[in-house]
Amino acid sequence: MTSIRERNKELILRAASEEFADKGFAASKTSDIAAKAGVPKPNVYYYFKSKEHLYREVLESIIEPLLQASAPFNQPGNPAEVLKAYIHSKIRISRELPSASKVFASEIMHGAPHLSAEQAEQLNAQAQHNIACIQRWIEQGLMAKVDPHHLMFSIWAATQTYADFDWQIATVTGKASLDDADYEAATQTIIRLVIKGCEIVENQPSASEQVTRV
Amino acid sequence: MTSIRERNKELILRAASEEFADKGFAASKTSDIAAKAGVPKPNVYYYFKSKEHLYREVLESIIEPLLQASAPFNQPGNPAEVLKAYIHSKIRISRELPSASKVFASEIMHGAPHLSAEQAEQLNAQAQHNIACIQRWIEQGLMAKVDPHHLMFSIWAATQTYADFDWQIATVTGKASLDDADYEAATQTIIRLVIKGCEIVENQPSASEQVTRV
DNA sequence: GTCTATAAGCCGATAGAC
DNA sequence: GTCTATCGGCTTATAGAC
Repeated sequence: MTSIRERNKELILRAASEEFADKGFAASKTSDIAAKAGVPKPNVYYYFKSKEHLYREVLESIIEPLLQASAPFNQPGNPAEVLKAYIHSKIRISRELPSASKVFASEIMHGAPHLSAEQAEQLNAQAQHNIACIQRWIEQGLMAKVDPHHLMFSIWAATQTYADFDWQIATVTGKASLDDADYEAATQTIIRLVIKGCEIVENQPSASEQVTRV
Repeated sequence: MTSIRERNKELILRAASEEFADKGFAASKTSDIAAKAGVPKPNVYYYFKSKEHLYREVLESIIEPLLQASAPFNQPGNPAEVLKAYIHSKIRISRELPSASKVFASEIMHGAPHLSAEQAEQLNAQAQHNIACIQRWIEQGLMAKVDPHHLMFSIWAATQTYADFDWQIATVTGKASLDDADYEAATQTIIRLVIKGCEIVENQPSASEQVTRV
């Protein structure tokens, strides 16, 4: 059931997401968020305790998708499969949740002052897991010795940039917004840099099968 | 000669740079900038017309270094040499001008509302030049067919991330700040992804010499 | 649950003494 | 050129009628 309450909260969250992404937390006005959501300003405060609480909910909305993007690392798979699926997921998030992505990026850029310790820990734990996974591939000889930390930083940056720096992308490509083919080209470019850069041989058996053969 | 005027302007600019990088334009208070610079607040207004003028000067201070980083593309050189030098320069900027880099990133993220048309055009023209240069290398068979736009986006993102998302880098690596060896590892990782990802053969003659041989 | 009308406080900017 | 003291506007947040 979609109550009025849920519908209004959703409208306000969506408007807030765009507004915070556009202007940043401090420069965003609750009156503008209310206007964009099509509700009077006091209603924003009726549904959300404060501007900061509203911001926190927007921020929280992106944590789950970000953790989900690492799913390929949590299943057995060979490096090529896992990394390709991961890059796909990250690009998809940049495309489908651009506002929340920007809010997250801005939050991190300013030292994550609103991120709860628990959220930071969840994200960090997943990052450590992914890095350990890459380290294992290197030890198993499935890829070249590429620093796993810096590899992850490059993948994050290269995929996030399509949400965070969309203005730059639009200016340089001369396109107001990217289409399916552009996102596919972006994905394939990043995949290529990673796969060839790490000298990963494709169509190998998955890591778990690999282990049984050792 | 270093007049008191120049010294004070410099102190205020440095403080403003850090403050804007830390909190963003809207959340930064001129009183905090004054305090950080060690001058009374009205002096900030004596040297700079307004908070916005101060911000514009900080922003301007990073434009020249950013354009300079593309110098390798403006001289003859083969792909490996040019791209390596470029990545080196970009990482160096992230390391040596982290605050101004963040201010620039934040500005771009919010659609570059304070960037003058002239500045935007300068940066875009240089980007177009670099992309055309890469396109020529592809046509000359010096590197694989990798979409030049997306290649540039990946290089920008991967190098900028060390300034913009330093909190994330610090959290994941567990180091408060990176040392020489870390920056060297970062640079080499990005260079590797680019050189091998684009299948660039090293130690080839430079592009200009290449032309004479055709 | 909804909205008008207003309070409260913060911050950019400056007047004016030194 | 420097700084104290203060103004004025803007924005968050709420009281209270409907």
